[in-house]
Amino acid sequence: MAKNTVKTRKGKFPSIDDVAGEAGVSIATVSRVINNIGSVKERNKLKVLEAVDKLNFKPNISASRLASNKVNSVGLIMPVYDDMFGSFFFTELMKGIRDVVFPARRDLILLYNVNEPEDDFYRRILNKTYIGGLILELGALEINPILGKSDIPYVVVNGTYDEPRINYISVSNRTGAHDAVKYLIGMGHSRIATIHGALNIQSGRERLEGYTQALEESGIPVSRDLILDGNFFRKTAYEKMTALLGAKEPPTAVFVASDEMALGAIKAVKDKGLNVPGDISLVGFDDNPMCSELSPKLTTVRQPITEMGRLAAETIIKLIDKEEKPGVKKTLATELITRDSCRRIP
Amino acid sequence: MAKNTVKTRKGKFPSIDDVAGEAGVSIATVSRVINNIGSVKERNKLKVLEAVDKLNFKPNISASRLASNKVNSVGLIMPVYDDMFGSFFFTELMKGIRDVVFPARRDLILLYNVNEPEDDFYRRILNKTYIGGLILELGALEINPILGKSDIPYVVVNGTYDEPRINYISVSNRTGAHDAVKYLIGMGHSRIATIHGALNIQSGRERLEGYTQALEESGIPVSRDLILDGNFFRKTAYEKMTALLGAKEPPTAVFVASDEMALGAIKAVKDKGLNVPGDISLVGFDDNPMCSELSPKLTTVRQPITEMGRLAAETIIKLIDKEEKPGVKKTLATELITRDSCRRIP
DNA sequence: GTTTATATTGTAAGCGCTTTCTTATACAAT
DNA sequence: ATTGTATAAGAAAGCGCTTACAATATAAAC
Repeated sequence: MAKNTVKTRKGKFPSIDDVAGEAGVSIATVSRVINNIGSVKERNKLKVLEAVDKLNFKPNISASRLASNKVNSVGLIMPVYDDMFGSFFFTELMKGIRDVVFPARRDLILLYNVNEPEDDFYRRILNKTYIGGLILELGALEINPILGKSDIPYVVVNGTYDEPRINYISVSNRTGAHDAVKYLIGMGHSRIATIHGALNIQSGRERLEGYTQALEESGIPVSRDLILDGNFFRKTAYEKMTALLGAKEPPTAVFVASDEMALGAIKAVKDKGLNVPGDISLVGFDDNPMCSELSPKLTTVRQPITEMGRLAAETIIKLIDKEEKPGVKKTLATELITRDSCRRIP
Repeated sequence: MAKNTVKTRKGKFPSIDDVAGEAGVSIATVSRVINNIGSVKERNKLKVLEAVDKLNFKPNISASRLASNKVNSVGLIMPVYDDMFGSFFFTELMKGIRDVVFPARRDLILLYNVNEPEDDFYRRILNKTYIGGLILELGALEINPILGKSDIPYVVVNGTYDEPRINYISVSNRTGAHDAVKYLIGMGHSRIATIHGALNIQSGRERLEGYTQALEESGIPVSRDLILDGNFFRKTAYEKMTALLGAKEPPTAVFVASDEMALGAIKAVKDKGLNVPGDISLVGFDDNPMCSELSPKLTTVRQPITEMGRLAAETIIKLIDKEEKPGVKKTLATELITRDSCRRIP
């Protein structure tokens, strides 16, 4: 144990030994104070805290992890998005995550899979002894089975799963789409088309379901001709919309499954010399900030991405700390934001 | 040392001992093979590699760090941006960083300062024994002096510094702005205004300098009335532009120091019943993807954000590995992207 | 004042790895 | 053969922390 002096080993940070020496207690006591576990007399606790302060001691996390075999860092796995929505979604999600993770003094480790076979990637991640739990955004990917073989908890964002032990935080895509279409119906529309998202992505499927469900509920026949096969890309939406407008009996309204696609759709309308909402009403999905910059301002379904990030972070931390049992399943409500891209039909 | 068997301690990952047992060598040899240092006979190297493979061994990084006192993770510090440009800049930068960091098998640790006094934040970061180097994006902040007291290398992104040991990767804001204004001059404009960015941010100052410099070079007097005090916010740009258009002698062109602000400026023009580029020509800065969605499409100065991220990552890794000496200073070229928001004056 | 239960400390054994120091082996030069 | 010089491998000492476990001090109960 170090002598009772401020001097520490040359060129190094002070260690728990130095603090123990300074405070005149054992390193075990110091550890107890730092981690706030076990019982330590008030007097000693103060002495330790003073010593910590005086030496500006910070525990060596590698040592702590090695000794305790516990970790609390949060890993974040996301697909490599390169489009505009991706960057919007990513930053919004990050806002929520960071506002929980950093105040809780956890580390956030970004884990992108850049060109590595998926299995290898997951094996490598899971063997990182310093990751306590994972937040996953999968996009079109499935949950890799390797995840299940590990003890490391994970929570999936933006997807729902039936398996009882899987944790997820999602958004009511179906209800959101349903509300959007119901709104159009309420405005007097009955010939309502949809440009749906990629159907290999859950949100894409669910938004399409919401669309059909809303029509069926209102007794409006679902027409194949009005269901356009989109993939969340603006370009595709532009093409589909152009085709749709050239059809013999174009719709009076379109529910577009993402704002990114709505951008393409609006452009298609304008390029045809037509007008939104005069000739055609449009509802998007996401509430990308650019929507309120468009003219007309886009009516859209807001999804609480930041809130989803926040909840995902809170959940994974509780799971890491074993304060919550696996099987956390939450679906957040969307909200229809009505702006200027829809008109009432007499 | 473990017996020569596949069995490992219950519920744990295999350790270097297990590999040594399996391969019939000492743990020192295993360590040498894993880290590819020292000399090991080919035969033994193979045996170790086989054992590693068979047991699916992954080294415990905490233990490795504790023992070696070396780290290779990259920390990324960014201010908390909440606006649209922030999210664009952040994701673009991240693309570059991730494409270097992950293939190099480093970890990327996100370090946001959420409500912590700056000094405390940096002290905490620097004491994290598992961070080898930092990439910093400072926005309006200065380099915290605490950084200099540590041995941990760092590279600043999006800012330039004279001090010889500071590493940075930046962008030629001055030249970019200069080119933009020269372009306007070349189109026949001489009454050219600017809405500049926040002057407590380096890029804001430099772009303003580029503007004045270009005018001076062309013998056009710099008029106080044509320099409008912006702050990178769209709203401010809208107000300044509105005021400018109401002036007795409005300019024929405006260099707006960011696309985000250009959005506000365009709106101001439209709201006045005027037209871009008919009544007023506009050049932005950044090449935010939304610029090509606007009508008219915005002429702007593209800055290579992704490239900056890539270089920053490459630099910090070399600095961590001591393959490069401190004092790396790079400034990347911008590029004028001419689109439809400027008209030629006869 | 004992005895017993409880709160408080300290001791010491690791956690899984790196690395120095020794020792053993191999090969070339004499 | 003998010596010298690399090379190759192992033993063992930590790295800085956590955490049984043992030891001691204190408080409560009789």
